[in-house]
Amino acid sequence: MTYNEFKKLVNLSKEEISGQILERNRDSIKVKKEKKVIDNLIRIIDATLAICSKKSFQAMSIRDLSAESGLSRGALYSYFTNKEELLILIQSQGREIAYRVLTEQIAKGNDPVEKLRLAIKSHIYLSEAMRTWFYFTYIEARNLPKDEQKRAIESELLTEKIFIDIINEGIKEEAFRDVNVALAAAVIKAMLQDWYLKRWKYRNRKVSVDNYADFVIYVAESTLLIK
Amino acid sequence: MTYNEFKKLVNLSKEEISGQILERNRDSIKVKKEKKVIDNLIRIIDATLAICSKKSFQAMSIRDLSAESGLSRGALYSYFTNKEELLILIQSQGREIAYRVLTEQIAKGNDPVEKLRLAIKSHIYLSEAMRTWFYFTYIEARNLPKDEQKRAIESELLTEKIFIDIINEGIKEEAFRDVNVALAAAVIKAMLQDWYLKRWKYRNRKVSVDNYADFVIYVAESTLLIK
DNA sequence: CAAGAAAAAACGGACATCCGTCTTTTTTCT
DNA sequence: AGAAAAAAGACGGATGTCCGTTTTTTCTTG
Repeated sequence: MTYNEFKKLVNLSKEEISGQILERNRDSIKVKKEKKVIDNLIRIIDATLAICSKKSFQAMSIRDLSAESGLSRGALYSYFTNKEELLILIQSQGREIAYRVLTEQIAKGNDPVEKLRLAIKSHIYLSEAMRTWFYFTYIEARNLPKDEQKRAIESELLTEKIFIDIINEGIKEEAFRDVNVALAAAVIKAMLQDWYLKRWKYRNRKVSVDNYADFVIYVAESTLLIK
Repeated sequence: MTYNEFKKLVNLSKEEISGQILERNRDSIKVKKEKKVIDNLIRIIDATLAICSKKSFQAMSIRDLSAESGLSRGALYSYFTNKEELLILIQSQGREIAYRVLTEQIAKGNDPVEKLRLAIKSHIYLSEAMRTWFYFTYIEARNLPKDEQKRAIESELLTEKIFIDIINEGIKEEAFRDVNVALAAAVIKAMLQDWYLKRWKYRNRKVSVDNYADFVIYVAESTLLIK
């Protein structure tokens, strides 16, 4: 699987994502026409992610968001009840999509070696397709209120659990060496995250997403496969 | 080398660090008595790092800092000209220490394999000894003004260059496989950073700093050493 | 050593500005 | 025309910074 194949495979239209947000937040969204809501949610989220790739969410004012999205401050407050809820809304939706796509993809693998490759590729490709979203989710997690922060941590551990399970399975089937599983999963995750956290670096060096994914797989397999 | 040995080896007293800050910023510090400056710089930096481990630098108000440090708002402004300069001050000093300690340690290695181990251990041990400092430097880098941001990026690339050089040397001496050097250095760096970015995770799992360093070395050597 | 003067450092009120949010008014769409 | 949506404006509160004043420390002089 290459990145282009992945993109065709996984449909991640903005309309669909905003539709899901509407479903989950009907109560707090005051505008009734569904088409309007979806259009404006897209504008709001696009604007938020664009601004927050340059400065922090805290530093982004509602006035900034108004200017970037083209909606007035008053109008914005028809789509979320307060600024913090906007943060939570984007974060929780981001986590939801990531987990869903990841589990869907890995289910296609037949053995641990194939599953590990699929998991690595899916994660990197997904973070590439939703670059700004992933960056935002990671970098702004610490500004969430306590209970949402807890959910973010659970989500991080859940993703890691996927790798832990694959590696354990591989050890049981004697395809992988008997390494410290939790640590192996943790460092693989660290490598995956580097792709969207240090995007500027890889762009400058002209490292393609396929190059990067292949290299992470190489490192993981060098560490895990029976010699 | 273990973490405890490293800590004894590298003297990182707060007084020394604050003394260096004073040297580099004499112009903007209005207080004259050296002892006073050093004492209060320690209080200010400790307070800043403590607050910013819980919320962002932006979210920390000068009033917060005043309460935590025990200095009045007016007094604080005798040690920096504005809030942004305080951020720059801590960041640039953090980078300076990190680079100095790292290069000092690696110079002790005799061959690429030994140097690589030393570089990995030094980096992880240093980030452990200066945990809050490293976290702050990483997480708040994006809130720096443009020109300081550039310096932070240069510093990141400089650290990575250390690993690139070691790996290149290893390949030339036929101790390492002929891998993509830049990518190998990048993913090693990603693993190193995970130690201080996800400190809570490793603490919960009771992974010691020595455990972690050994595992990263294991991954790096599995990837690089000739089979 | 003591005591008063001078210098240094710390304090904290004041101010302009900006921000999130709420309310009221205007515009748009059916 | 009437309901829905957007825009505009107002408001209270918080923030960074300045600066006149007070407190602490250091120096000087007997």
